[in-house]
Amino acid sequence: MGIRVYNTLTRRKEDFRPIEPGRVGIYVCGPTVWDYMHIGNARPIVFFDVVRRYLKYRGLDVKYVQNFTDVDDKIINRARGLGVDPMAMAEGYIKAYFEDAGALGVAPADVHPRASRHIEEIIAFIEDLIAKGYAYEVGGDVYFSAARDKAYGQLSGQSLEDLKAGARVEVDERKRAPEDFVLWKKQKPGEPAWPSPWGPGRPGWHIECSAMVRKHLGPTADIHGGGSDLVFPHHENEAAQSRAATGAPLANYWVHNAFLNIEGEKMSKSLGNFIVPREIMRSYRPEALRFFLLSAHYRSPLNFTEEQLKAADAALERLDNALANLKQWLVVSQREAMDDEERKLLGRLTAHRERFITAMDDDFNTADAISALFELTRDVHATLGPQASKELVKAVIDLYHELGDVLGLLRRDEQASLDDAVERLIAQRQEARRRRDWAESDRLRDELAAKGIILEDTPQGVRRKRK
RNA sequence: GGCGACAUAGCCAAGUGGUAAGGCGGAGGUCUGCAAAACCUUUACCCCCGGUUCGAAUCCGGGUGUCGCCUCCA
Repeated sequence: MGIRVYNTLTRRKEDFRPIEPGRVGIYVCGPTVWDYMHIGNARPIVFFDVVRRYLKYRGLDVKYVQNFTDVDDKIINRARGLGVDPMAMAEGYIKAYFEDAGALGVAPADVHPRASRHIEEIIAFIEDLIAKGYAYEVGGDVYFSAARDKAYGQLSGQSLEDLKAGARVEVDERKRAPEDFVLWKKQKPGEPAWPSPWGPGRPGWHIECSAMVRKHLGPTADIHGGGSDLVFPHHENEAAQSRAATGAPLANYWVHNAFLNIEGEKMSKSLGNFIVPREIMRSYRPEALRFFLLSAHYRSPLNFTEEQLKAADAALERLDNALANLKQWLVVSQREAMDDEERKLLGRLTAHRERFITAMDDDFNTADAISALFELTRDVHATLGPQASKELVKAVIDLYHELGDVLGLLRRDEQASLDDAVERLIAQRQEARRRRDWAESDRLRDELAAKGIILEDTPQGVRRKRK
């Protein structure tokens, strides 16, 4: 059994076979940098980060590309409203993106191409399309003839006729057909622009991805991902362009995540119900948000509520506690080598790992994979204690880290060293406890709690953790 | 109107033919100076109606309901 991936194109789970054995090229549509990322944006960012981690974990050599759309109507309009330079504003939000993504445990992609830095490739791509008869220029704009592409509509499962029937598109007189879409936009006054064979202008939205995939991954990416709202028109159009230009499919596997809603409603600026991770992370650990985002399968809609975020935080804490317990046992244990009973658990560790892998192999079922971590946790607590052998405890800790790393959870940031004042309070409390002065002991514990330090008394000594 | 999802406990969520994983929350218990952590026990007529099958949460048909996309959108 290998990895299986649901392919939007075929609407089926398929065996995952990279073009080149052992190597995978992934392209994910990244943010249009016109504002801070909201938690809806965070879902694909976190999910595809896990896809990447998992494929690496399974021994594949992954090249992960995620673009920034930094030339776009929304950016230009916003910047104009604020009276700032659009490119500078985009730059600022790219910086903010890395802060937010980093906090969520998302590693930078191998390449983060930007539209503004691929103008040359984009122009070449458009020229190619014109030369092949798929695109036409009208007064400084260039359009793609959708009808020229026989497979147009394949990805979104809609025929050109269907699309026309439901069309709510404003008719643009310059287009030859309503379903045509723009590849190059003629400059309007005050807009950023680059010289081109058709005069100054800027790339349309869809073309950048086609050009970047070709440049960074070759004609065909193994996986092309993004939110399900991108299926049409964005990915449909990308696919059409690339087919036309290269004769090859843009991607073999199209992977789309479902939406994240807030309190049962779609998030949108007009409803005013969008939430930004940096706001959430003021009151919750970033890891709790990450856990929440992975707690449902990526193709299921996910409803964000504070209650669920709390539940995610509590669930994650259980895993954290398990790890903390293990680390403490490792310190206090007097025994190195495993006994026979422990060897049985060691065998079960393999089963737990396999359960995790089976879940992830099946179309990246993170929810099921997480449950494997909880089953591991229960097994460990039921079997081991402070008297466990160091050898086994180490093996268990390693497994937590191994599987946690795949999900980007259970990060091993060791406890920040506490300052002297805190250490003194802890020592004072220990002294009070020795005197059986419970009032003073509890007072000191409350005082520390107020500073965000939680103490737990265990038979092996006091343990501290940060709230 | 066209295309497509989804409906499993108080909440969330796996499970695609052999009579229901996991988490949060709740209840009871063990341990502990108290607390915490941990452990044990407990908490499901799988939206409705038909059909296929020895057997259906799972497949098929029909309802009902919720949602997404149909050229800004992760």
